[in-house]
Amino acid sequence: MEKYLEHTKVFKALGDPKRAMIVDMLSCGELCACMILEKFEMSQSTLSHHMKLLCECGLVKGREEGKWTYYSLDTDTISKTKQFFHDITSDKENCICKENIDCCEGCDENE
Amino acid sequence: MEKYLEHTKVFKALGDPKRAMIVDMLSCGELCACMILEKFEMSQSTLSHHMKLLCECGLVKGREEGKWTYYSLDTDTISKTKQFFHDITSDKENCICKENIDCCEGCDENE
DNA sequence: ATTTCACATTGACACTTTTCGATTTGGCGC
DNA sequence: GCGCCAAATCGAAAAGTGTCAATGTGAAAT
Repeated sequence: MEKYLEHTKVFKALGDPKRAMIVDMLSCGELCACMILEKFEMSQSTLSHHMKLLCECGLVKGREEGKWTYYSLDTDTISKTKQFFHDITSDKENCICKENIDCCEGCDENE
Repeated sequence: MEKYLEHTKVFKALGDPKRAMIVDMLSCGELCACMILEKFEMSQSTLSHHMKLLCECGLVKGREEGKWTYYSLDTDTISKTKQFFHDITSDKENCICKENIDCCEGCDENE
């Protein structure tokens, strides 16, 4: 359950179109906040909030340099998320569905 | 922007740990709602709501058979989502970051 | 036809999220 | 120091989400 919580934070962060666009922008390399802000109709405080969310889930790293903050993607989190997405969408031996499921009576009758 | 909206719906759906677990369960094959319900501490109406969300984003398909509803993953949506995730997290030619960005004065000064 | 069962829908509630303007913080140049 | 700029944080309003009990619906069993 803990692993689900950790990874679903990333999905939650990507669940907003603007944040997905920000990630897309960062995929080509590091950008400072002001460059990202240029691209969106969004207040500075709102962008800052989105960047915080993206950082908190591990998808994005912030690097402070003087009065600027540069953001870039965290490739480690990305590959781990890819792996998790693959895991939960493909058949496997140790799936939670194979744990201790006792089917309800209705389904038993049907089998 | 439209493509972001479409795909981020899937991420939004996966942004809830319980829904991610449901997807995980379905990855091994079709299940009826009652079997999924067995696995969670959740009311029947809440599960129904989650299943609706998963269906609406295209990740899950519902198949009605008599009084039962069987759910399964939609592999097409899954592969498209994988592709989208890959797209927005890797460098590419036609990236939005290469469109019409005029950097703010602050950044220009810094270059 | 009546009951039962699986599931969906509704209405309500608490909680979270998105967004903004205003303020604060910290670095840089004068 | 002083003001300016980039960015974070705060406070608040509006919208969205997760959850449940209660109710509705449609199929199957009696």
